[in-house]
Amino acid sequence: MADSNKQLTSFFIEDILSLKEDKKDDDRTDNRTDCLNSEDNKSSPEVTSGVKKKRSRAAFTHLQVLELEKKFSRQRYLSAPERAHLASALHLTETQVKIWFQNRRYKTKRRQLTTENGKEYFEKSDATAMAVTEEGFFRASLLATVYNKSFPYRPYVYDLHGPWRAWRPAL
DNA sequence: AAAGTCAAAAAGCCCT
DNA sequence: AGGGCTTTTTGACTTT
Repeated sequence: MADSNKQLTSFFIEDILSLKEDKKDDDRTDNRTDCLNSEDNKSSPEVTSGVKKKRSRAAFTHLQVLELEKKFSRQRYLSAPERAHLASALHLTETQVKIWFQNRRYKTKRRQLTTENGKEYFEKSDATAMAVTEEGFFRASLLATVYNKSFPYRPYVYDLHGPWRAWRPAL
């Protein structure tokens, strides 16, 4: 609950990339601010003034997601301090980061299960399967995101060689 | 522009 | 307090 009034908005991609973009991200960021700030004030989602508070779903910026993914590719779990650091670096609340990692972990797991159930698609070594399902997914999806038509920003100059490589079981 | 679809953020539940 | 897992609810994107 230390994350009550955090500023979530000033994280424009344009700011970081020094690029002016069209409508989309403006809307998005506006929404996010709204929701999170107002939501955090109430302890209960409803009543408080008779009117039901609508839950809101933050839409993280591409950069935020990218950074989260980057971190996740190396660590599936974050310690409290790590989380705090990442949260403030990305201008997100710790809760958001925590939940994001939870969701992300489970997403990965489900994806894995789905793949396995669907077929012994990867009959090879676990390592290979992991490499394909996980890392491959990251790179493919992220690159797709980055280079996608719906995301006409300049490509990030992320070190696609560094962080992406190491898939540590961790723990 | 409305309807439909889908991915994902967040809430809820139980467990440790 | 945080995790896994499920469910709900939303935002964004696609299709009509």
